[in-house]
Amino acid sequence: MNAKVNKTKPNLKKDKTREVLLDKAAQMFSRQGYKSTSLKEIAAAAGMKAGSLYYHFASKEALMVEVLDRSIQFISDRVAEEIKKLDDEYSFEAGLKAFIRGHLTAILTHPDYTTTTIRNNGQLPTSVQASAHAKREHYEQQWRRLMKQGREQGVIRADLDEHLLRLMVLGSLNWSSVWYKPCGKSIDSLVEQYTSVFLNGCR
Amino acid sequence: MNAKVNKTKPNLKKDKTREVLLDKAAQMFSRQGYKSTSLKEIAAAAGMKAGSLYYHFASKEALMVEVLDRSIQFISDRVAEEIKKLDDEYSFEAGLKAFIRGHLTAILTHPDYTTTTIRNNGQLPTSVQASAHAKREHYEQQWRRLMKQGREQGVIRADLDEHLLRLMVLGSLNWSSVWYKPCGKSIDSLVEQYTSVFLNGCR
DNA sequence: TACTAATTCTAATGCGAGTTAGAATCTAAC
DNA sequence: GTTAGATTCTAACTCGCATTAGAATTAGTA
Repeated sequence: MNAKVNKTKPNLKKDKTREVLLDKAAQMFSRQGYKSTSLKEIAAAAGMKAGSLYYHFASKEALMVEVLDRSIQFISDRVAEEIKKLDDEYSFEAGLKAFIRGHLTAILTHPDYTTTTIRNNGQLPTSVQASAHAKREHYEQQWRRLMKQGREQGVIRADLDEHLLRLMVLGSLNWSSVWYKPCGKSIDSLVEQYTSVFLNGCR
Repeated sequence: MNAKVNKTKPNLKKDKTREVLLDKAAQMFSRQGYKSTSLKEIAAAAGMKAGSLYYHFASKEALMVEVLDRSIQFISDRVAEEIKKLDDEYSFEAGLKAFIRGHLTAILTHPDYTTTTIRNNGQLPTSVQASAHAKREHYEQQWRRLMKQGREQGVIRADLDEHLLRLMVLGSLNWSSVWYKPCGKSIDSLVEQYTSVFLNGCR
């Protein structure tokens, strides 16, 4: 009857299948889209029946919300990790490269989660969309700060709109999830070219 | 009973509502996605009932196929138009700008059709997807030729992968349909910045 | 006005979806 | 081995969807 014991042990098993469920859901949502994916398919991929999902998630929407949350979290964490490797007073050039490396690595190594975000942007129930918007906004705020730094350091030339520049970079990065196949070029070589083209492009 | 008379006049009316139906369908498909859009909604937007759609289109899939066809056609035509304005022996710089202007104009002035292509990429019935793939392939071939020209003219420096460069440009262009609002910057100013950044970026 | 073809509507069918309640099974502690 | 709780299954229910056949309506022609 010890409360501590009741909380630690049983949660492990439950969390494990939650994890599997989320992974499979992300996989199918990213490939087929939210509406086209049935709970029956997701459950089957995790080795159970559709009704059993409701022991772990309140609804299909709730499941999607968590997938989207994790998706943005993956990217955000990965970028933060790259930034931490830099000095405290890093240059715009180094910062941009870190952002690109983090964003691209997250997108291409967790394609299921991140592609779900990108693909289903705009075609979700509004409640789901609102929940995802806040977190994405926070992440994009970091990109805005980076661009401001580039402007202040004089690396971004005066005639360029830095907001549009941010959208250009994010656009071409995000689009990679549409065509990227792990068998092709290495992520590192992609990072090099993205960084090089955009750095040369903006000064 | 003259066959000619029977063919010319009545088609006008029929084609007119077909047009409306396609427009409304493109609108809803682009906003909500293929699966999330019901024929009832499309029909209602065109002022009729769901069943009546089947007088004009064989199925929901057939309707989507035509929307996708038009979508790619819009872009392809618009780009061809810009190319035609150039000299026969145009430079890579001029060609790139024409491609960017054509692609961007098509995407942003017919957002319904083109966004449908982009958004629903990958979450459609395979038969629909196969049909769209051929036409898109032909259009991308033109981009490949442009890149090859840039390489041969020495504008694209040696260390850059021209295939990846093409994907970068197309990615950032296509992504604009996600965020662009007609009330913001003019399309022309976008064209200037895209061209400038990528031209400086690749040499 | 009457006839004919074109166009739309009505009503029904069948299917698969998300969801739910309660029964069945599994797990672990005593 | 028994018991209690956690986890999954079964079987239903409701709903909206795409699709269809035939009736109803419209519009043009003679």
